[in-house]
Amino acid sequence: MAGLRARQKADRNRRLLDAALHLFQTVGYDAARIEDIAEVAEVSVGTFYNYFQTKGDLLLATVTMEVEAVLEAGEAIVAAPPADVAQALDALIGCYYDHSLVWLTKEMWRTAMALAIQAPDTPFSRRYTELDGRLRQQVCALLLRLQGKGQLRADTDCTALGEMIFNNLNMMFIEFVKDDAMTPADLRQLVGRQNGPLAAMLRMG
Amino acid sequence: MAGLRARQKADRNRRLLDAALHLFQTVGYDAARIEDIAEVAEVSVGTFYNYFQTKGDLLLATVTMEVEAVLEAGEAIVAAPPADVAQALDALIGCYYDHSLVWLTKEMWRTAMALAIQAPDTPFSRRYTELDGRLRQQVCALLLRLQGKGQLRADTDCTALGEMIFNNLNMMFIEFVKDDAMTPADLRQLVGRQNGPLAAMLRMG
DNA sequence: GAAAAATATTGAATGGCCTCATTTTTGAAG
DNA sequence: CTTCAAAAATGAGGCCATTCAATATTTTTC
Repeated sequence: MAGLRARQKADRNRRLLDAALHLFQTVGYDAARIEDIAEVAEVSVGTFYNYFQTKGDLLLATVTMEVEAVLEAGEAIVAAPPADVAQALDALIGCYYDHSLVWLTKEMWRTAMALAIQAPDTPFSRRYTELDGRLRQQVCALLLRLQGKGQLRADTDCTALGEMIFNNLNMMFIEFVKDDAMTPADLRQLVGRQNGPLAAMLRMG
Repeated sequence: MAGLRARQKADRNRRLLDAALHLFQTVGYDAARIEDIAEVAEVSVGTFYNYFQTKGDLLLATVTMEVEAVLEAGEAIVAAPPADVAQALDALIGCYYDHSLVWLTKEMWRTAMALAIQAPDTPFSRRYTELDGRLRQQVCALLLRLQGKGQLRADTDCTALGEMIFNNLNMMFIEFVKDDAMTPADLRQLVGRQNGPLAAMLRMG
């Protein structure tokens, strides 16, 4: 039988996630009421809260998917980065930015970020922060890789500069999701300009 | 007569702000209900909304005060910075961090940041973003000043690096307000470590 | 297979931000 | 001092995320 209860549970979970993602993308996060999501998923409001602690937790699944995908794409670049520092950073960062709106809308990103900041003692926030940390480490890993290949001054503190580069790209990403008119290409160019001078100093010779 | 109406208006406005700040600081932003604030200010809930558009707008007044104070203190440092790049940055950043909890609690900061991100098309967000921009410019101004005094390589792109340094200190400030256990001194030290390697590269000779 | 226990579902009720139709107060004009 | 229009105050009501006591379904036990 494989457990009727377990099957129903998995099924409802999926229906809720599908309904939520669909509504978030079409009518928007704020406009999608729990009641609507529950109705599309053919479940009661109360049942929704047996599956998720808060409305925001529905975002978490999508954010996680998006960031995991981005991290995986980033791995490929860290493994075989362009030789030039500026180009390597641009490749990694561009990969982050270009993948950022596959599943999430800007409104969803804004909500997720706001939740992560506003309620730090929350599973949501802890998970979001953890994903952020993995991205930060990936940037540091890229610098270390370049250093290992002799494309970056040996005396560079890759952790310090990696953190700074990551925090900068992350803050610029916040500006990006705050501005509906800004495209990923715009963002990439702005950050490229900021990284340029630093990359120049980091290069060998 | 000087206008009874105008006097009453100013008076109620002040009472509302005082009541809100007091409650935010004592019971917390979330726990302070509009009804409570209105009651302390001896005003009805409806009247509150004649004076402020949202609960969050009560934060804006305090955030503005805090940031304006910080900007002024920062001016003094930009005007007469320590000779060493690292020390100059540490002085300015320390000034920001040390002043940051005079009027606002970490919870209030978190709420303000969350609101600024979540609803960018809001007077609140626009104002918050503008204050951020002025801080960013001040960091850039410090670099330019140091460069003018010959304490920083002439070929440095002060805008690019200033933005990056600011975005880093701002993101670290977000981590700070997310973590109740972190002190301003902790934060200052962490950012000092991040800035150190960069400062070393920026120094003359 | 019936009864009991465990596990889930349900939707009406709660709490808190914000709105708005109504009432009250102020100030100007006659 | 009335009268009246403009400006402001009021609080009941709407909305929506979340909770919880009652009900229903699945699983286990005998």
